[in-house]
Amino acid sequence: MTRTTRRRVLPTAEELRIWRGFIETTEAVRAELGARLQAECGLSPGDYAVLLALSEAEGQRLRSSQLADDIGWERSRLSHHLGRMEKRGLIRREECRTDNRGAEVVLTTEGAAAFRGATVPHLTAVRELFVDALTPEQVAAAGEIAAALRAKLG
Amino acid sequence: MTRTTRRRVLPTAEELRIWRGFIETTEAVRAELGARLQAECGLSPGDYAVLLALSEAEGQRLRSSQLADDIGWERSRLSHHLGRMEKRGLIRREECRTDNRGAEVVLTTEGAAAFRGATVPHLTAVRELFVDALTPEQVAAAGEIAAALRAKLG
DNA sequence: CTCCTTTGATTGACACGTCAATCATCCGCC
DNA sequence: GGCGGATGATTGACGTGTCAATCAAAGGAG
Repeated sequence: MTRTTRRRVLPTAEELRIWRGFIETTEAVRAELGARLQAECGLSPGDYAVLLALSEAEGQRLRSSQLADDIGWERSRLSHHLGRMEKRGLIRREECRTDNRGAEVVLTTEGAAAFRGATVPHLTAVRELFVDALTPEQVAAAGEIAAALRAKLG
Repeated sequence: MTRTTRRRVLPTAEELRIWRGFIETTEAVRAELGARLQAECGLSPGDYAVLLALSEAEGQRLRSSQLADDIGWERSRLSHHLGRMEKRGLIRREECRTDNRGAEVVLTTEGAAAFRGATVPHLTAVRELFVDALTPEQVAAAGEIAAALRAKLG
């Protein structure tokens, strides 16, 4: 009775084992991917996300808040990160003509070059560490698991 | 020809979509779990890991480097974290008798209480956000996917 | 016993993330 | 026109993570 009652609330030891392995492994994969990007291209995952969004934008420029939406970041996080990227010359900030409060983030030549140099290595690493590590069925299952977890998160 | 050649190296658009969803979702689950732990118990995931290891240790105390091994952290990371935890009274550092270089990390009464208060809410959240979000088959598949990814990481 | 390397742990500098506060501009409304 | 609340963005404080440098004690080789 105690056992069945507890099972409604707490995971079993086996479920917990799987959970730990799952969450630690996905974290390790993310870390490895980030480390390779950093080592091979000198970019952090955050840099990559920003550069990707800017590369795909009209005129390689975006309003700061639009950029934050595109990559799903809080504005203050983006602001801090842009400060660091600007120091390194990857992006530039310009005043917005149509809204004096606004800022436009512009991809610099350097930033565009850095992104171009990073994309193939990065996608190759994704293929190696994720796609090639799994069977096609497992890749599909991973997609469904993610969808189910997302649904629960709401 | 170009297409088939590229496919050996780069993920397809569909694979990339699944990858992004997968990695972003696991990150979101981790974040949600951490946020709940923080909100309900005032502990970060790092605090929880440290307190768990100390709780399970003989005499609720561990050598610093042993603790780092147990939870898989670098020593400098642990040292910084212990400094913050010590300020909050969750742990205490004592000199080691058998090795004058060494430090022993001791669980305080407060730390033990905080951990006791956190474990059920935390495990409940794991059950809700992971175990209950998935079918039993998906839980098993998650375990296999994690194992396959781990194998590729080496 | 005295070097000299290894080991245990801490520190400082910096990148990254969140939260709350700030500040200027914009815009609806009177 | 001007007031007052929304909006765009930045800032500061602090927790967290990595890397390289530091430093004392331990321990083996001569």
